[in-house]
Amino acid sequence: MYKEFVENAEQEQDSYKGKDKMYVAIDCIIFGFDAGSLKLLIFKRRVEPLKGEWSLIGSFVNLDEDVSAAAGRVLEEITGLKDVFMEELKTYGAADRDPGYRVISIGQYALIRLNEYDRKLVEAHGAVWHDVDKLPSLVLDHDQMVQDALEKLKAKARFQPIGFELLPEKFTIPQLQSLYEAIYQKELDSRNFRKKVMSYNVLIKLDEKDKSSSKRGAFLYKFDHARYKKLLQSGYNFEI
Amino acid sequence: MYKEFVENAEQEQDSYKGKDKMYVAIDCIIFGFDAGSLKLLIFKRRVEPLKGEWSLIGSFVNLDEDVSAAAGRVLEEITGLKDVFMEELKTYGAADRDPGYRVISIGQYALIRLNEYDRKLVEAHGAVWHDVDKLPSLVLDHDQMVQDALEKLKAKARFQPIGFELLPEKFTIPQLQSLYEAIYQKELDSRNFRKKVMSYNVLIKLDEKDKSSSKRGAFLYKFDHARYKKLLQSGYNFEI
DNA sequence: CCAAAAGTGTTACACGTACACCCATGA
DNA sequence: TCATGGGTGTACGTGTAACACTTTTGG
Repeated sequence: MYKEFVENAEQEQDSYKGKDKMYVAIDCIIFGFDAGSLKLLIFKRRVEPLKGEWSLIGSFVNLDEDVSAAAGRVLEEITGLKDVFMEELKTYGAADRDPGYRVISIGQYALIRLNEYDRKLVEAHGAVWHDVDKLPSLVLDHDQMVQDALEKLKAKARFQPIGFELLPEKFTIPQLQSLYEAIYQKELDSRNFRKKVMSYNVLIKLDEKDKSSSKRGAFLYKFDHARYKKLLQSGYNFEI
Repeated sequence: MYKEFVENAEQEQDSYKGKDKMYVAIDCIIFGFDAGSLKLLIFKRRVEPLKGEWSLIGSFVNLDEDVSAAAGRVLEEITGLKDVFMEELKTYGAADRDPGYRVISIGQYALIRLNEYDRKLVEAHGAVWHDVDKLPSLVLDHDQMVQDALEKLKAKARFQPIGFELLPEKFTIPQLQSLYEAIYQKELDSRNFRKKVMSYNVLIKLDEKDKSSSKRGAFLYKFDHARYKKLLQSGYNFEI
């Protein structure tokens, strides 16, 4: 029945007549983690409008493209990475948010591993990693987007093991702790932290050590995704 | 600098040239609560396309209208209520979600008090309240929207006192418990529930009783918004 | 041998959970 | 008087938070 109707209509349906079309964009809030602090990938605009201003990286959504696909496309264009943790943040839909023409933007935040992305690509786009606690101000409502993304990250990391998306595949417990300290902006007790993390049984201890930050070295671990999925089924809940 | 640029451009900026415009809609997932069960406001479409099918209530967003304002407008048109709890759920942005033309929709969920809305308005729109656990299937991706909204409600009600938005201003503890049981789909122990709720000190006990569901009657309470705000400042967290 | 980070246990307290009985009242 | 829902207290176990010392090893 719907099909018939659509076929009768030419290109756009009658019921859409008189309705307004607008641009739909996505903006990426891309987080990384290194040396004890959270980083954000931003770039300095090289063309008008707003040339020279700091901005998130975004794009318009094409007519035949899923909104999430647009976000994935931009992320890959700039970092070379596919299959990265990426999720919708929220819609920025104020009528006057873009002074040029009506554009709504869907913020998408991503967590990537700083040891995996394509440095040349990033450089080629004029993008740079910036500490989140020393950010310059960004164009339009991008500051708000970053603020919102940080809050979401803080809230979400507590109950879902998304923090691991920011660490290399192999990481040490002190690294993990330092990450959570950066996200929560709060120091944690190392004994309690280790005890709690270990209690979830989702870390695989490796035989290697990372000696980059101490003489003694710290054991490396991997996150056990399979096990985590299984545990989820049997209704357990992760909380750090 | 941005301004200059905009003024040079005519109506639409050069940098937007060749980009696609599309329709932006909002769909409202409107919850109510009564007689121990969660209700959803849906309506049967009276015009093509999809005439006769069950659907959420939505609207296109106008060019000069904030996305959230569009949601507020629709909610008021159909229920007569302003200043209701309403929040973005997420964006539904699949390229083929609407077979007519490209339309992205931003799901917005609202919680309203069933004793306050305008019954005549709702009727006039052909909308009806339906138990969420016996819903007919809805058009397009609206089933998914409802599913997502239910999950969000479940997750959010636990840490933020949004449940109260679904009850009359004055409510009894058994009513409150019954609401949480409907949200969590799980029976709760009345002694523990009462103890916990009371421990937050955000309920004001009134001198009235509600005798509608027992001979003895249950004391009525009001939620103390001011107190809740104050407590939030001093970093406490609500959890039920 | 020493500086610097990794790793380990115990105790006190708060909180969650399980559980059963009396109270008030209208019919 | 009795059926029905409202309201209360306790005991136990689990989890959280506070806290300090030993181990390892490269320089």
